[in-house]
Amino acid sequence: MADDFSINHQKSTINNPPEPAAGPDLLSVADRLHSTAIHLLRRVRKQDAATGEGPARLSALSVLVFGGPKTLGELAAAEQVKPPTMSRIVAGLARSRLIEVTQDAKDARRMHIRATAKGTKLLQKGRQLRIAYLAHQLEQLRPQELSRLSEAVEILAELLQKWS
Amino acid sequence: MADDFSINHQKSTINNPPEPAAGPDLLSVADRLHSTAIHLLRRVRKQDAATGEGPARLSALSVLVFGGPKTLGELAAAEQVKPPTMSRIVAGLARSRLIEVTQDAKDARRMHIRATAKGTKLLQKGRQLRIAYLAHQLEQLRPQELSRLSEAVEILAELLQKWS
DNA sequence: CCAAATTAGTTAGCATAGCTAACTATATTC
DNA sequence: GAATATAGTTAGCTATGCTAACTAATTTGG
Repeated sequence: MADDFSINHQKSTINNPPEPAAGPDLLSVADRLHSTAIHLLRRVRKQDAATGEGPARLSALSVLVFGGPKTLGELAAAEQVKPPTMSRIVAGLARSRLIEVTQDAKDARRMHIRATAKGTKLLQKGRQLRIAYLAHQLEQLRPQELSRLSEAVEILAELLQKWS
Repeated sequence: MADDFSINHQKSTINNPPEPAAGPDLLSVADRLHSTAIHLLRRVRKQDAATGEGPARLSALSVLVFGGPKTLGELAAAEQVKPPTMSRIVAGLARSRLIEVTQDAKDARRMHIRATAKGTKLLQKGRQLRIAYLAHQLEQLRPQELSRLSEAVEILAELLQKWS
């Protein structure tokens, strides 16, 4: 979050379809997809602020809540962040009593990090806010549109899992 | 993100459909949509780093390139950021010669900010990298899936425009 | 069995990005 | 012309990301 990303404020005019009538071309779908994802998250983002924790912390906490206890290195890998960054995020979460850190019995270098009840509760609260907001906006869609959107999200989610 | 957001690492188990057989329920679509958007952008994000400018700068530059010259206040509003934040972003872009700042002839308080040729070129380069990456990944979809995804993205983009 | 290499995490220090509060300078209003 | 409003900046805080250099613990290999 600080994260944000560059935006394309138009439909793709550069890179036009090489084959005109062969359905949507890859490049413009990619372009629109990117732009749309950015704008979607920008809206949703503000709901998360209500939890009082920053986005990186909420995200790490979420990994712990839904994925179970992890070592610092595992958490860093899951969040695609370097260890020093995760070290600080973990310190912040621990200070707020949202996680609990214990030593590994076998390997004194390792730490086990788990969400506390307080952490789980906070995360759920944030999720409720965010999802409620999104769901409220989606209410404006016609049933058929919602159905199509749902289908597409699943297609995309499945595709994402296949990427490295 | 620095940016980033909390993730839901499961399908919606809380808030199950109130009406079982009436198509996808709002809450789980909202949940999956959010999670998918996050993961999508996490992947794409790294491509942008190749430009050498941070995400906030690229995004502001993009507004200038595609939306034409703006005052600082307009830029801040477009980016949903406070003026002091935009002030620093503009300073950074100007230092890299990606934008050009001139005074308003009528009102000495105002500034006009426009992208330079260098700025436009940099942005296009970043866009090429990012979109090429995405498009490459989308190639793995079957034509029908791509078509559905495209449709859904347009539905969503239209919906987003209606939000405040 | 001990020295070297590897692994886990931390510390220090840098840059970006967000904010609020307080400021300067210019325009507008009364 | 004095009070007010508007446009941006400055100062200072927090959070997030990084790399480089460090400590401590474990593993490996001779």
